[in-house]
Amino acid sequence: MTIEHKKDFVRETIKKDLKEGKFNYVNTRFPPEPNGYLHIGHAKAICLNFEIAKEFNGKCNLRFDDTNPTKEEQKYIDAIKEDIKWLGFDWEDREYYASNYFDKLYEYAELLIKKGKAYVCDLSPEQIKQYRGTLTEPGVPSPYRDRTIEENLKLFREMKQGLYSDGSKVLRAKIDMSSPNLNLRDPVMYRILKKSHPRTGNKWCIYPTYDWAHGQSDSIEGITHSICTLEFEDHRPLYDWFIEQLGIHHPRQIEFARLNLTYTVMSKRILLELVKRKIVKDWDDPRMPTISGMRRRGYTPQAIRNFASAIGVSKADNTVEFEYLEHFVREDLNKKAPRVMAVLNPIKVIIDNYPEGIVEELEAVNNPEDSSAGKRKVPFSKVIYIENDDFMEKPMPKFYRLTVGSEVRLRYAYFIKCESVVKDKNGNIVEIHCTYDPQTKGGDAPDRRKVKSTLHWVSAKHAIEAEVRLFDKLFLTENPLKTGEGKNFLDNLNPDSLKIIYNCKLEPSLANAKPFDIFQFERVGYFCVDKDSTSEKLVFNRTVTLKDDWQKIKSKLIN
RNA sequence: UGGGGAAUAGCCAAAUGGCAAGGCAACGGGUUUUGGUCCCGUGACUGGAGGUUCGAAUCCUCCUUCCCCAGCCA
Repeated sequence: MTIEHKKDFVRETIKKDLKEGKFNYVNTRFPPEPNGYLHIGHAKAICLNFEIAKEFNGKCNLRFDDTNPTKEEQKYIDAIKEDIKWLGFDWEDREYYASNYFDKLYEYAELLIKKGKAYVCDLSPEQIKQYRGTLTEPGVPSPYRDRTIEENLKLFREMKQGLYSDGSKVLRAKIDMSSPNLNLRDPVMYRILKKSHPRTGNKWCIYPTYDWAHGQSDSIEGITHSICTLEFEDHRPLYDWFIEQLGIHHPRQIEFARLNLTYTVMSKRILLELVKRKIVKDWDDPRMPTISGMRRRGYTPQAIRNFASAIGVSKADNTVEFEYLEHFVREDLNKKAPRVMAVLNPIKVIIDNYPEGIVEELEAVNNPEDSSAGKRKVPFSKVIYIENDDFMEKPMPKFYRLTVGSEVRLRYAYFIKCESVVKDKNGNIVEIHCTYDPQTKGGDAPDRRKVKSTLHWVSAKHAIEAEVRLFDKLFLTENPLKTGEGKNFLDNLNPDSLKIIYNCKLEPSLANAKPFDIFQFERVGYFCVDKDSTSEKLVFNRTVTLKDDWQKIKSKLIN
């Protein structure tokens, strides 16, 4: 069997390693820090790591990088696991934690001390910063740099025992204070943090830094390819140094460019801030670029995976258009979502020549893209609702929906012709009066006359009501982080990112819709049932609109 | 003005010295009981300047621009 590999520099590198015998198996890993929810950028990394493992007949581990108990929480661990599973990936029994390796890491640290390659430093954080030098000036060695091995060992053990206060001492690697690579200027390996850890409780009061823990964790797990983002490229010499000093398994690190999306922020820090400031309801607010937000919004795992695959992977900084993601959402939903009729902004239509008290059950196709989806009946009667936008008293050019004197088709029902409108005392249209042609039942005219458009509708008597939440971009600008002097991303928020409409009229077949069910509201968009929805009060989220040429034509006419 | 990366169409991205893939967007047209879907068509001399070569996006030289690094964050 030949495996067809996608061509990108990561896969090419792995293929080469296998061919040259650098490794004879592939083991990747996805290493999230449980300090927030996963977002679409993580999805890119998840897809990359799990799919590569699969393609090369290898494994992908899940490992939580839980080295900083001041920021990490169990609830994030739970959410991360749920999101990865939902995306469709399986780490089987390989659920690991950097904290699993705390003993081993401690042992390694003592080993480095004994080799004279690490020392306990009493400098304050501010002093360490000063001694480090700058981008253009070399650093200055710490006065504690030449402590004896015995003293270092004693001090480090005392740190572990809790004899010193937070911040008073650290363990540092002894590398090169004048290295042009700042990461090699005696980086901190351990800090004192008298803080309980979600997994190790109060066992430790010293915690390894990411730079110290990460590479060794990969090594311990026998990872062959440590795929990470570009900003770690200049940490690689440090990771190599640790591994070489320790003489342990040496994974190959491959760096790729992280995903940026227009109109969205991908920083967990800022996402947390949006949650804390209650700008969004929570991490799973459908406007959030989080995986859980997208799930709640109605995006499918397949759409996200197709997107991740389509954007590819490279080392060039990139900002993908948000519309590209939406394209894959529509593409997947077009195949899967049952069609229904729902009127978001209803206006009443009375069919004057239709008999009072009669109800017809008309046949409607559930999904023209999927014949196995079958058909259903939709009730029709004298009074119906249509979309407010589908009527114009003074039609603009190219408007070929309903207007006084025009004839349109009601989907699956009849041709109707508008005769007149009734207005209230403020001049607002409250009723549209039409006549129908009984010959056109089902939507075709026996005389083959054509009609310029087809409208969706809901029988007034049979309509069920729902709340519908219309989401729009959270930010107004393509790069929300790019702001003028004295401003920040909050100034770029879209005040209209959520519009709620309450009296939408839905066809009765929707009465039993359950949370996360997805539908296409014909001619409007894709919608899914929100988790707030109950049988008494249905709540829908707009996942994404349908592509809308009429909007384009309209905006061109206006400009 | 230290170190590490990156430059191919509006966006993403192929190409591995041999006539510059593909997707999205945009634009034009066809089909259509969703102004949806679907189908057809339209766009590049590869950041710049030199050089090597029969031949360069690919190799060499110089230049320009952008991104990352001075946490006891990851």
